[in-house]
Amino acid sequence: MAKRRRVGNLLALAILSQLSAGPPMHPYEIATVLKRTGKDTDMNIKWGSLYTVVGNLEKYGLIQATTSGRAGRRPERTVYKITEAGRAELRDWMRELLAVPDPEFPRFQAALSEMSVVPPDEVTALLEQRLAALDDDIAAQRAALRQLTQLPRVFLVEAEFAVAMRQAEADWTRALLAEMAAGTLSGLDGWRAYHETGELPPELAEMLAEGGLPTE
Amino acid sequence: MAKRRRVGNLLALAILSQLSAGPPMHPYEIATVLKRTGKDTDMNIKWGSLYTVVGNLEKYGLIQATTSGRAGRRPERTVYKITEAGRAELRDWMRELLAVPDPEFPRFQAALSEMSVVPPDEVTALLEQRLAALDDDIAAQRAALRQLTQLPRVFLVEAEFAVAMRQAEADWTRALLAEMAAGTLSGLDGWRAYHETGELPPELAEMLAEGGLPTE
DNA sequence: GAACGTATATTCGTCTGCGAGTAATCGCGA
DNA sequence: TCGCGATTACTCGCAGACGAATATACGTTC
Repeated sequence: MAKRRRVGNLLALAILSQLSAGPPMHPYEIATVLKRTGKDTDMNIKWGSLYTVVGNLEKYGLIQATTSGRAGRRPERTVYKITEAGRAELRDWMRELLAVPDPEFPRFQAALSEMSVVPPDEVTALLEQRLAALDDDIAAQRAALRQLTQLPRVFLVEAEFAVAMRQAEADWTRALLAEMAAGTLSGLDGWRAYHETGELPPELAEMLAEGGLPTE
Repeated sequence: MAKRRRVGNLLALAILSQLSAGPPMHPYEIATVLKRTGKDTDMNIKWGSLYTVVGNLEKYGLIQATTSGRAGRRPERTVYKITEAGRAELRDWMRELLAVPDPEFPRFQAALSEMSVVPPDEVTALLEQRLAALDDDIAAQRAALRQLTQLPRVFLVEAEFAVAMRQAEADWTRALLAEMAAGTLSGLDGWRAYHETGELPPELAEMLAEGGLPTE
């Protein structure tokens, strides 16, 4: 379903989008604009990939070098504009990204799935740290959003989304901690015993041997 | 803060964890166990990386080849066990993953931040598709979880987390759609006008020129 | 006008991720 | 017992990501 993109790096999406909405630019200028408009906080951009990605976009005909001039005494710069193929790719890519939920694998989820290698009381302490950091983070993001109330919210949805997801993560973590504290999380005793004795209680070992959550 | 890992691929975490809790194994066997216990649904494992990652783990002394024997008529297999350094790395890595919230950049967030290149009514349609897919997904995951109620929940937290995050995403999307339908999302008119006339309303253009959400 | 820090603009080399391919063995059916 | 598809187990080569380095111009201060 999700077709393989010729250029899959999301930096390419930002570049196409910028060149689609604005005038032709040279790579460094694009980078500057993306930084100024804060796009780099939404997509983990590695600027080291800039010229590789631009090169690939050109290779596949999604952008095109126009003039290669110099301004002032500066070294030569290649200015790119988007092509028709590029616009088509941008449209198609955006449709896919918006309409098709992608399986995400947050690193925290991986950590949770290996959680039992750490003793439960230590996990509690670590999760409390995480929770504090999350709360700080959320407060900071909320404060930043409040600074921007003069901007139309259409341009803030991605930031609002980020906060909402953080908040959901914090809420879930808090609930987990509560269950661990209250002892309502089944299997906790076996987990603790395993770390105290080095041995897994036999009925647990058996269950795990057959294992398997065949989700999705 | 988050130190660079010698072996950063999360597949390495799963391997270390498996070798830490169980007996020495050869790579393919590890892969089989990880699949059976469903770890591969928690961390986007690419099996093509298996031998590369195992090789790297060995290179840095986190695991160690023990016997290199053959069973039956099968070709030779190298069996690995975890080293002390490997255990230390596993512990340290787990602590970091649990305690430090990592900045995640879901692709959907990137899409939202470029949303305005697509006309608003189309975005609405696309988001409705996404929402339907999300709801199906959630229902399927919930059903899968219900099949596993005999398992201690300690081994299901990662799946519960995944559902919770999906649910949060769905809720947020639903709320956004409602705001777009009700017209309470500021900037929507300018967005629509832009796609109808090809021109950005001047007051919007101005705002964007100075741009910048300097979040985090 | 010398010196120094900063912004501009790009190149390079390494490393690793990963898909596709390979080859041997197993097991099942006819 | 002869295929033949599935499973087991692993190899390889390439593309591309990215960190670090480079180089030049510009502005500012003394």
